[in-house]
Amino acid sequence: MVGNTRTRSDIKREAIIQAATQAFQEFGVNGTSMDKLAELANVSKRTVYNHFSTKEELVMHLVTQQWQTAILNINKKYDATLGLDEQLQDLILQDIEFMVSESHLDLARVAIGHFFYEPEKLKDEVAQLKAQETAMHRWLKDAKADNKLAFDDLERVVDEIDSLVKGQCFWPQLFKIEDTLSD
Amino acid sequence: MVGNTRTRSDIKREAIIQAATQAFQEFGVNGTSMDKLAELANVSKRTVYNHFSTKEELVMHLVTQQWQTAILNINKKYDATLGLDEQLQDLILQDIEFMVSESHLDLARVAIGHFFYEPEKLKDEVAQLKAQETAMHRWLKDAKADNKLAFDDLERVVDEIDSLVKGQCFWPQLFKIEDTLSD
DNA sequence: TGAAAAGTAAACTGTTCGGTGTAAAATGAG
DNA sequence: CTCATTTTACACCGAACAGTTTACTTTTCA
Repeated sequence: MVGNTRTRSDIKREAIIQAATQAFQEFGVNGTSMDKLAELANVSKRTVYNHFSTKEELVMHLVTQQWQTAILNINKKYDATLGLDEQLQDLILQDIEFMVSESHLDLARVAIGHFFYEPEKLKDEVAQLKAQETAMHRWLKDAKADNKLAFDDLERVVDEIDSLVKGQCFWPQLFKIEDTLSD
Repeated sequence: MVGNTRTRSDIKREAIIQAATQAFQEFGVNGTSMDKLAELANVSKRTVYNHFSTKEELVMHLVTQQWQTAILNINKKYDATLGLDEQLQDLILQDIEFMVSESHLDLARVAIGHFFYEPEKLKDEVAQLKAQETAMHRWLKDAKADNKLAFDDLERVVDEIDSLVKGQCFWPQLFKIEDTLSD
């Protein structure tokens, strides 16, 4: 069995969400009219409005929903028995992989494109994103507790690593200035 | 005499550009209708279209024009008689000051907001922006030639410094997540 | 001074788009 | 089978907006 979705209503809802996700990523929120969206979802426009009373509501649903599921990706724990370099490299690599994944970039593009002139809402969303980045926090803290690393300001170290990663792997990709990576 | 602008035509043109700059920064390109713009400029809508036959043309004019004038800002040269640290700090500080200036941020916001779903055009513009960043290039090259600094890959060093600066001073400001700075 | 160039106000065109109303048809639970 | 819920098709509304047309006035400059 592929679809666990029960009622017809749920199936339609799923189709709407799926189509919206794809369309928003491809054309942007403003570039996707509700008529177009309904057509892509093989659903009547009225049905879209039965599930989401407003375009804004649909957008917010998508962004928060995807954000949350995406967050469950990074997990490495500090391990006193392994080499520092190796572990850090692993951690950063995982970070990069997540950062650079199409789904993350697509999502980020949708969110940023949509919230560009609504900084208040964006701020709230970013607060949630920050929660995901604490894998690095935890690792650094554990390594310091283990007396294998020394630094004063945890936040700053995290921010600096983050800047290096994002500067190379996130922002340029976000704007499609450069393509994929290897390294 | 305040205005050196000669003909009435030039005055009107100036008013249009001035109003557009401000309005685009404040409301975004999509948030600024040509009617609104004309009113802000105290100019008839038709006059706007006499000077810029299309909204797109006006946007492009603004972006490229401001970009070019903004580029003339960073100038420090390497000086063998001064301390390395001090010079580098100066250079980076100047970089930051430029990066963080309201005019640069406003411009970047307009450009990115406008080009968000037209990566091709954005790419072209970014190429021009890159030209501005060579002050750091030159300084590093001169310092290396003077045997005061050692590194293999110039591009990478520049990129890393750039990432650190932008990660702290540019991207967060761009999205108005954080406010001004001091340090 | 007089004709060309530029500006103006206002109505208008054409289109896109978010959202609604409605009546008929499909679906599903009891 | 039946009744309530959903879906559908489609017409419609109203607003926004890029760009045009027109009829008229002002500025420029030769």
